[in-house]
Amino acid sequence: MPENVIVTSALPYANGPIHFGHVVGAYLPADIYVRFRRMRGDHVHFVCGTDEHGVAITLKAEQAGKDYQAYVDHWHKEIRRTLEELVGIRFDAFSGTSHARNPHHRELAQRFFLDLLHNGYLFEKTEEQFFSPSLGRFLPDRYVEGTCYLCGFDEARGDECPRCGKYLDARRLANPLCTIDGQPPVLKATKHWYLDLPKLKQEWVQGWFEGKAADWKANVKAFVANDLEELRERPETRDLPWGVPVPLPGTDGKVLYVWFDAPIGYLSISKQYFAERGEPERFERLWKDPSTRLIHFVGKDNITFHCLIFPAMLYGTKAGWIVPANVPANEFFQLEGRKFNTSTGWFIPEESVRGRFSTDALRYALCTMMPETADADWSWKEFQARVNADLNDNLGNFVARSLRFAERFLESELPPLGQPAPRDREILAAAGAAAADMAAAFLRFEFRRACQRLMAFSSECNRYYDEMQPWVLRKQDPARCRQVLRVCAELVHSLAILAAPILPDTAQKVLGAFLPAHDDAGRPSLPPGPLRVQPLPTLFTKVEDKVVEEELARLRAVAKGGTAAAPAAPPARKPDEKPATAGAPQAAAPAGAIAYESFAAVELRAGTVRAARRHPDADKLLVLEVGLGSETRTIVAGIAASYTPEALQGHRVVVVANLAPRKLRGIESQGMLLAADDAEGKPRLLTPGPGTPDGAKVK
RNA sequence: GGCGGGAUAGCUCAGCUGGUUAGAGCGAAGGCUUCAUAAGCCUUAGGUCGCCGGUUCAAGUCCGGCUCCCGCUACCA
Repeated sequence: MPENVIVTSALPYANGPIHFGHVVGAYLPADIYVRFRRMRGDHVHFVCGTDEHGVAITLKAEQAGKDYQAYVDHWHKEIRRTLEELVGIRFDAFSGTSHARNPHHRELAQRFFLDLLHNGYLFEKTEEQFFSPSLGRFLPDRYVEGTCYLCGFDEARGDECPRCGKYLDARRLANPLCTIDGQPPVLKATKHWYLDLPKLKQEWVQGWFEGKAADWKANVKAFVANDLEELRERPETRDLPWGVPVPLPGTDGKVLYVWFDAPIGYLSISKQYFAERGEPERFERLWKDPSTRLIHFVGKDNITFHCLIFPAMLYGTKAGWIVPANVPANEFFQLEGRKFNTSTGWFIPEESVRGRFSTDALRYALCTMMPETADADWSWKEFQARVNADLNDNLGNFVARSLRFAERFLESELPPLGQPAPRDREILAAAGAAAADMAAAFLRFEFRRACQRLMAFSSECNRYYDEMQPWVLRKQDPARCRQVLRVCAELVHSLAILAAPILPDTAQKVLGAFLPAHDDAGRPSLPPGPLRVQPLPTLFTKVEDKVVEEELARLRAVAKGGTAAAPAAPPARKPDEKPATAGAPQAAAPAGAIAYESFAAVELRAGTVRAARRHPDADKLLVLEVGLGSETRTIVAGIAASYTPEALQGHRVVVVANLAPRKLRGIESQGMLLAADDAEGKPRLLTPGPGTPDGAKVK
């Protein structure tokens, strides 16, 4: 019986490009799943769009000198284009959360807020919060430092004391300073609304999760069970100029927290979709029907949110919204063993792919590398192997040899299936078995397994062909030869159908080889009558060694800190990176130039590391004795990830010599070293040229 | 340091609730074949299942300890 299924992919944050890591985590599996479900006859509604609120976007937009809407419009377009063109993702509804793009979003998010409020799951609390007069913003606790009122540690952060490990009340810190500009903040009252997650957990979330999660992926369950332990109340509003206004009187300047409104985007985008189609009633009918299966495809970092908080919100409205049936989250995806990083160039630029490889080749390779149960990564060698050996040699070649043979030797005419021989029946049954196995794999979100099964079946087809030896039959038993090729046509058709969710374009092409034409992609077999076939242009081409070499060379250059071609794109916010809370730090940073005096105030000097040791109480820190000619400074530097103490002996460095001393994890640092991050995000020290004596001023 | 995840054939990985000779694909080697995109098919490859100990008639598969790797996070900006 057909099911109603709503499939969502995590809403990409509209402040940067998306890369293969995102694609393989949330978009490709969703798209494959959707296509598979459709072929099965289910009614699928595939929803996505851009997440367009939050502090990070306001900051980026300000830096770019654009207004917020223009900024998110740009990325909205860009992201959609990438997903659709590069990897062939076909959403039903793709919109966004900004009011201009989606007029339904604001109202629906506000309705959620009010429902939760009326049902007692949101409560307001007015608290004094640190406010920076110089920045004109409220400061999140973690951006305030002061003396711990519990242990006296003088560098306690507002949220937690690093020395005694206790959670702190920022307002009780002695001598608070803003860590952004070093100015003392003032306390100012502000009112916010908190989601009562402990209450929701006790009342419903825990029971729901524990009872219903039997068939969820193991990696997801482990993650959620852990997070369930520490569900706390969360403020769901912010003081910001960009977002969904809090729908209550006297709340000017307050908006809903981006994490609150973003997932509601799934609903509002769907609502917009149906409204624009002139069927507005279908929206609630679908989202409130208990038999609808809601499935969220997300990355590992979104698990807690989609498995606990958002379901809690849906439940808490008591409005009858369905809650997710499954959240088949993927783990992280890396590139040749390292994290994708758009700002350092450690990613795959579109030029490396566009026009070079088909979307199907990319889809297939990504699918076989999908981080379903553990972190995985993109490897160019692996990509080449998958495309060449699987798609080209195995699947593509079976299709080609079958169709070409029919054309060359059988005038493209094939008889009705008639009475298949035992071996024919066997291989035709194998197609059914493959279909069943692949369906089971898809339904369990085992996409890699589905790929493997597809190729296994393709191998079976090749084996059948070799056993039958049509090139021999052609001369000895022409009738049997035609029959065998008729079976092969059947197999080619089966391959196309089976591959369709993963390789939609290829499937389409292959189906075009059969006459009379039939476009029912879900059809399990060809019409039984006589058949005309026509050969196809080459389905796949091999990935040359040269291409792999080029790409690897490019990455090697990036790794060395070279200036390999990398579009100057702002880094995408990682999905788990919480949009900074009200009044984010970088807000202060003016976008433009500084006066020369500002630079001149910094005293930079050449120096040499005389001694180095590990910081006793921090993993990333080294404690250095740096000679500056006339004096030796103790400098604590966060470079342990890149350098061992031994390697630093005698290393030349550039030191900020007039930086106010500061205690770092208990040791006073009398200066700072200059360094630049490499492709892995690890710091690399700057070195003065030869002949510059210690103490020489850098200008 | 805290939290989480890994460690199985050269490579990428499967191995659920413990049970005959530990599997697949790729790569490699040898052979067969010529319809096909120098594609296909067959055979082979003998890996202390990270290390140590324990539970058990029986352990990659459960328990404890250890080592290494990865991600998030803290100290670093």
